[in-house]
Amino acid sequence: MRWSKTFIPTLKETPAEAEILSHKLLLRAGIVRKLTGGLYTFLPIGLRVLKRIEGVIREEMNAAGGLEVLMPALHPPEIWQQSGRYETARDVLYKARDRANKEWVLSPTAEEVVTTLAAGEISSYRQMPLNFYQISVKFRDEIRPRFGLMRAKEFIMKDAYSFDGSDEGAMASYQRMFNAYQRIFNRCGLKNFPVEADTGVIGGSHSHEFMVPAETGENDVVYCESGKYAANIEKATSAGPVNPTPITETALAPEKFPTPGAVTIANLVAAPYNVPACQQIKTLVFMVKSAATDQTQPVIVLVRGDDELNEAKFAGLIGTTIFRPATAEEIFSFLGAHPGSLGAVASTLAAEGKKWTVLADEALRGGKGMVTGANADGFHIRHIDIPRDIAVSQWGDLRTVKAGELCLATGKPLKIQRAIEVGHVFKLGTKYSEKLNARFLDAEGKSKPCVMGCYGIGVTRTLQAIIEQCNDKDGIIWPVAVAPYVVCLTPLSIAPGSAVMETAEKIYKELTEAGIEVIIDDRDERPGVKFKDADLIGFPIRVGIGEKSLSKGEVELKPRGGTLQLVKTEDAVGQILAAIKAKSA
RNA sequence: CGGGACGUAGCUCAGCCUGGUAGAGCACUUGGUUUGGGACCAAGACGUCGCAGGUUCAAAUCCUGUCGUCCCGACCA
Repeated sequence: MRWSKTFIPTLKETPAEAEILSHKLLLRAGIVRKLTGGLYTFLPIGLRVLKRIEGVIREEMNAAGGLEVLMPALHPPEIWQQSGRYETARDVLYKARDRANKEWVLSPTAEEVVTTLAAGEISSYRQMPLNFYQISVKFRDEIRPRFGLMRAKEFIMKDAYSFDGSDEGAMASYQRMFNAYQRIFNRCGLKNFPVEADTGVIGGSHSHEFMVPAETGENDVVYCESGKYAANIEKATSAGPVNPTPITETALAPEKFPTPGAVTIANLVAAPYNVPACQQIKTLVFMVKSAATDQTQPVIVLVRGDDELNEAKFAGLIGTTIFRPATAEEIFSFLGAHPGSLGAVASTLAAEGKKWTVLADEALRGGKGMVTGANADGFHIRHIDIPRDIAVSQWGDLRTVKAGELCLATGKPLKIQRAIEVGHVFKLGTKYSEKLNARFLDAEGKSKPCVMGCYGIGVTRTLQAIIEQCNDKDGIIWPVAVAPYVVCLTPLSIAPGSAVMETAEKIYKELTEAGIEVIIDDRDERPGVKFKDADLIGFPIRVGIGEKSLSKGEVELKPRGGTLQLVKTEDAVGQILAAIKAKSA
């Protein structure tokens, strides 16, 4: 490609819209331009990178037995109603209406469509395993698009779906995808690691997210330095809080005491109360919609004062994601007190004359001498003996792990790292196949639902994650595998027929014939401009051809981020190919 | 959805507080000089100051509303 014939609008200054480095570089290097919040146009350079990432994904997916298909982006809402996600995923669904005023759903993912396909096509165990995948645009009504391509309303996703006749088969399919994902992200030049992920209401232990460590990520990953444990914080467990919950027998009866104006954990930690946070019980109230009865019921959740409720774990325990925090008004009508003075002590709850569902975190088990709200504004209760005074309906792991707590596998302190989620593999089981009737006959002639798995890669997000990880002060440093062009030739004068230009053209021709993607900077620009642009865009290899070195029969080979090397003109192509090979390793 | 900040030339921003002829740098056009890490000189072109109301003799500037962008939060009492 000739630079003068393509379109690479680099920017010297950073547009005000970008906050994080990768987003700034996306714009400065002429990779994307924003149409509006969360929607971007890929310019020629950006599209080339995107296609190369897709190429890596295709190769590995095909090698792992994936079959590429292309499913509609417009879905009939009926299949979403059938799976139940018309309700549960309601918030992220974009909807459109046709001229007959019929509603359509814009695809945020395709379990419903692919399962409908399977329902019609798969009838025998002999047809499986099957793994369909596609690379296509997805739509999600994100609550807040941000960071350029990281969280957008529209993005490109590779989504794959496996169908097996047995659990063992499904696990093998899962493992094949897991392995393929490791190869894909490694080939993209990304430092990445799989972590155990929350499986939400579907349950089961088989879900991993592929994370790219980055401070700008939106996920917290809990990990053990031994490498034996890593999990999304939504799922992570530990040996428990560093400081234990008090369990000393006091034998004192619960005692209500005035705490005017004290409505936070911190208020009670402070003088004159001086109650350590680990000795307090935090009382939360949620409105939960029961799947069985369709009724919305309040649920009381207890965690230790210095702990945070983990919503994903809570959802897992109650078996639904349809819940919300109760409003202050609701809470007052239920408990007769405002947030900040709530408690689940049996005697004060009984006074309200209702039967309550009380979920409590394991860290509270056995706690004695605890303090919590009295369900009366301005009062708390002390000397609480949890086994004696609180009627817990169900215990569970509800707290969020903190850095420094001990790893259950190794006993070493856990660490927490921010990360970008670029891929997710998930064993679905039969949730969708049952609801959408994807059944087959097994070897005994028995009808069974297909056992499914789903596997996603955020392609556009991966592109930005690579930039976030591969850069220096001068710009992007593309890994060879995904670079828009692998070699940038920089003739320092472009006079037709000049030795400089002739040499550049010759190298250009030979590299192109060798199958290398080359761009030649044939713009009538000063050398500084060409160097800066090449560095900013991040071509892996730059070759400078100027009169100075050419007079000595040499050209300059400069790997991006490496050191400049003079090579004989006649050896140039061979040296460039060797440099590419070295960089690809 | 709540809070905050910001909307002035293609881009980065000043001007607004204290109302009175619309500004700079970069980019762009033309000419000249330059030519190995984002050149210099000269001349030019480019704006309904986000939009709509209001106050005023007069609004980029003050007030109200609205739209957009970005940031933080959206249970953690």
